[in-house]
Amino acid sequence: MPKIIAIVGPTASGKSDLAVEIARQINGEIISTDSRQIYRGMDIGTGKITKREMRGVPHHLLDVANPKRQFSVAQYERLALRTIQNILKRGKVPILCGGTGLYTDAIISDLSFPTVKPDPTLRRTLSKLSPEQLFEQLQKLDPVRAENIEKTNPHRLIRAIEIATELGAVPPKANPTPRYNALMIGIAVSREKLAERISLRLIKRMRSGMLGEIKKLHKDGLSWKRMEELGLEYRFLAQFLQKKITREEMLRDLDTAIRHYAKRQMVWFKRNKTIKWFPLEEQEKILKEVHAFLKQK
RNA sequence: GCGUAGGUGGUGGAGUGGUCAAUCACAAGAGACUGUAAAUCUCUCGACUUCGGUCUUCGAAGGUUCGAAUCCUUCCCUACGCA
Repeated sequence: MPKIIAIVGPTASGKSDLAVEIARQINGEIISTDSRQIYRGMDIGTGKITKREMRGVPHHLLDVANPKRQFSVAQYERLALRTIQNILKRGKVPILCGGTGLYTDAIISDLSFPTVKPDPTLRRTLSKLSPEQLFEQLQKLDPVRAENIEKTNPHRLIRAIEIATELGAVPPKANPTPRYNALMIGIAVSREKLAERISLRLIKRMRSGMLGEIKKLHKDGLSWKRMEELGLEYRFLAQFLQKKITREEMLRDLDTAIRHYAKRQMVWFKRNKTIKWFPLEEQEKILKEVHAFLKQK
């Protein structure tokens, strides 16, 4: 199995810079595992790395999608696998870096997502229904899946109905099969420290024209509704620009929303016992770990 | 100083004589997740607990009542209005 390195951690933990440093030392190329940085035009709000910050290291899967259209894990998986093949062919080391746990996992292991494509029309129709109604529908279509799905989660219910409509039933969850020999490195930051970094970063982003970025996206045709769907900075700044909330509310609520997000990320990562955690300051140790990993047979 | 409206859990804010440890929202904490994942969803959340319960609360002190967060009196505090 080819070797691959993954840098994970909550938002604002300092992954990007570390990944660049590692890439420079081991002749690597970076693949972003971030579900929002794939979109063009979403730069400041996603904290997308700049050309200058890349320091010559190739970065992949940034700006590969139009934010107007919904992107999916499966699309991401396809693009990423192809990219990794190419990097390996060039004799370089692929380094995954990003905060979307599901995306990272979908590369490292084959999660075998059901092959049913999203059906926008069906989704639009279903989105008008209440969770109870959705659940009833699913029960009729696929009683087995209905048995252990969250009755109150509209997204999941809709997807399950989508799959069941096409396949007759939702296939049982397959065991993930690894595709790569992966070294997973997590950046550990204390809760307090992370909260501080998040707040400072938010102020910085506001100062560097994040509102302008959102205005431009909207001017270029990205609907407020879609913007709010995109979450965090895009959601709250869009609400502010529509005058749904005040500036103070925006700043305060966004700050806590980002912290909540970081918490959810950590819940996801903590499940994965193969991740090796290091404080950001211990770069030397991390690099040692990486070199040792690459030397292994 | 006078008038008015208030003082309930970490916060906002219900409750206005009995079934109130206190609807609800937020914050906080713990989780779920298989083609929307920065999304979506769940649980806990006064104190103590052998997890079945136990105990103490509604600015303070008195009082009325079988019974008060809810009614009365005084005091303290806050907001607005008048001085």
